[in-house]
Amino acid sequence: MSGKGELLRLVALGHAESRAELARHSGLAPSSVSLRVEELIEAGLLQEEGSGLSTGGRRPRRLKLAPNAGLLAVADLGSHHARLGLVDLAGTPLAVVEHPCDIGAGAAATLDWLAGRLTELVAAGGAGLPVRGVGVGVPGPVDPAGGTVISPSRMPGWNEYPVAAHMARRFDVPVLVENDANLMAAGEHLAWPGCDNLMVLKVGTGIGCGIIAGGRLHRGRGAAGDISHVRVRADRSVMCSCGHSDCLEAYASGAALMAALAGQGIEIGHPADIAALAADGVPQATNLVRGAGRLIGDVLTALVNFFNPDAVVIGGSLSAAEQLIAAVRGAVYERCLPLATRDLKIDVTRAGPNAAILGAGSLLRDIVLSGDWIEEAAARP
Amino acid sequence: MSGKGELLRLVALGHAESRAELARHSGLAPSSVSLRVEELIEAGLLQEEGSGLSTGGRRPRRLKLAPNAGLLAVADLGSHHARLGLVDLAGTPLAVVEHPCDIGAGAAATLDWLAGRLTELVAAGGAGLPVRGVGVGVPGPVDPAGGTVISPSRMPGWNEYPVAAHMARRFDVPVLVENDANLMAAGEHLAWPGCDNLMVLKVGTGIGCGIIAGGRLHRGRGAAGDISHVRVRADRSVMCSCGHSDCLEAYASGAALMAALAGQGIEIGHPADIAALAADGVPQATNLVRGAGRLIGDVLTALVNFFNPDAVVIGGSLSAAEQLIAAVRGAVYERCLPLATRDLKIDVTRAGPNAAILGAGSLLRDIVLSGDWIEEAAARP
DNA sequence: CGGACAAAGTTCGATTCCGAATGAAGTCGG
DNA sequence: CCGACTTCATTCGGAATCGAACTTTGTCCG
Repeated sequence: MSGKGELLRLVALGHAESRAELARHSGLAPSSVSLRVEELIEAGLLQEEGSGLSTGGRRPRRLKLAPNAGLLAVADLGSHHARLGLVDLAGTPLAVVEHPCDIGAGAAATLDWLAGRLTELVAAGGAGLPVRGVGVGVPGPVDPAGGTVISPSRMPGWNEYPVAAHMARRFDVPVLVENDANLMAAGEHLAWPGCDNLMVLKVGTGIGCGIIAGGRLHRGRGAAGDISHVRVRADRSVMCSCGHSDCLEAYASGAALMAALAGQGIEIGHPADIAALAADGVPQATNLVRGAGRLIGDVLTALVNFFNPDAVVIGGSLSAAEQLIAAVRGAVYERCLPLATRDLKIDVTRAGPNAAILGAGSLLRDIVLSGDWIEEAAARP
Repeated sequence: MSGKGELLRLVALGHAESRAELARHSGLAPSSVSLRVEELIEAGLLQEEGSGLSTGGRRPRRLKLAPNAGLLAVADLGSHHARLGLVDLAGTPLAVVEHPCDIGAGAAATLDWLAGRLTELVAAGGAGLPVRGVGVGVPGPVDPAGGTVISPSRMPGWNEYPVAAHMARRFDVPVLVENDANLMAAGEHLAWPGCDNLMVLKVGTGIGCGIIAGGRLHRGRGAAGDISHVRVRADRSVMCSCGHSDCLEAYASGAALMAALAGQGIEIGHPADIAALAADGVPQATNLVRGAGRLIGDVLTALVNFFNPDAVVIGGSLSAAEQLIAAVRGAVYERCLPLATRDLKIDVTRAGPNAAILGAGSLLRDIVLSGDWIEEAAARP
């Protein structure tokens, strides 16, 4: 009856590779596992692949997800770029492409465009496999219940737009809509085994933060992880677009650093260039980057004491600047409680630029594999 | 076979009062529920109590936990007081007493003393019922795995002491050891239905914070919720016992306010007296309390943006000072993002002084009702 | 090389669990 | 006051699940 999705999930997550492991991790009897695995193989969702290594007895017959079980189509929308990916149910990216994309064109237009690109991608790299789910990351707060964007400062014309419903109309599969930093956090979570409490910072044009608490994404009321409008100690006073003064974002975001560099006669086109300049040892850049790291670190001290994570992970285009990481480390280690920094890891992204794609795949898989199409598929010949 | 604990839990939590409701909430078939409820009644753990109100059909036969199912003995240790409670498996406190208690006497001596008082309490108010679990709250960080206290600044001689093991030796039942603010958070969580993301502040001699994230207690690596050593913006510089300057605790804790009052010639014995003075309109007290609230609120702004809770709950002896609550509200509502403060509640404790007792009962119940003594008890005549 | 041992997977009888049908108890409207 | 309708709880046959014993396939060691 039920429970087949759970077995698929265990295999997909890499938690089990044999019937015996499935039995151990799922709590089901070995006999039941055998039966259900048989059905899943019949249905073409699982597949046997040789045998594993013996641990003193008979070798396990390794199981893996059948490649034709289906795919997930996911996208990470940025302010000016969109990164699209095709992911299999195991979470492995099959194809990733990047397009320029103007999110300011409005929700409906952008989503229609996105649906078109995703369809192309599936046609090109999907090998005719069925799409089981669609995921969209957006650079703004998301109402987790309705799949709508709420009060997005970077996304004019998107407020309250039913993103999930729009995409569901185009694809007729489960749709995940999530904040981009949250997707990134979910992606990093995969890369930090054993770390079930994470803070994942995205330092690019803006500053975002995704939170993993107790192994699960923490959404709060939908806006959790906003650290860009925390007040910082500054010697001068700068207004932020949010209406308050001295927000972190106004000093330490890529946008702020670009403006500061421009004030010193250095014009660049993208926040990533700042990291490049800093790597080249351009004094103005290293100085700014170090200052930004210091400010971010100061803000983090309070949050680290409060949240007590296993690791603080820093991604986004500015994470390539070593001086920034070093400055964050310095501030946190100096000012936090020893109990909070003991064993605390502060490091740059492990999942890399695909973090959000991987995270979307991971979250979407949990949705898709708990759906009831599995039972139906297993019932058919 | 299994699942009886789950049924008991649903009844104990008040989520189900009839067999039909149990079936709905547990996902089991009505027939299975009937059988198992029968066994639980046989075993004396459940009990029928008249019938409930009809909703258009046959009246449900109301179920409740049998009074003789057992009790939980819990204690909340403070620096100078210990509050002990007897709680039934439904979470209702049957008896609460307070003793003076010097935690500085050392772990073993204090715990032996505590075990004695708990035994007395059970003998006096326990009606001969079996104790199913013991819970202890301590004013310091707790390693959730081992049930040991770690690096407790207020508890000399307790470092690494195996509190859980000590109490288990005395009572031979499951033992819960937890930080006092965490217990308080668990207690408040019961009083804030629908709020699964809570920050619960305890403002007394010190400042602590318990966190409910996604409906569960967030422990982090064991030290989560420490907000007392966040740096605040101050016009002067004060050293804190932690070795840094300008910690929140050094300005806004009951201890700091008492010291400040003493400096103005007002000697009091307990932080609760500050709230009393403030209620009386003593200018020095109201001024200090308002300043403390402002500082706490400033610290909270960052945390509220980050964590995005449903509610911020303020307890502890200083929560009786209305000026403090008002100042916290003012700071948070003024400086936080609208998205974070929209629908955010900032209020004083609903669970009152027994919050920690109730919380300990709640957490302990989950442990006790997942134990296997239930199956054994149901197997016996 | 052969036998003791270990682990993976399967078979099969016994048990548990589900679910539709049934009975029980009660509300509502005419 | 009676019949249609709701909801709660139980009965009972059939299906799913378990678990112990067993087979298969391997390692390890004398």
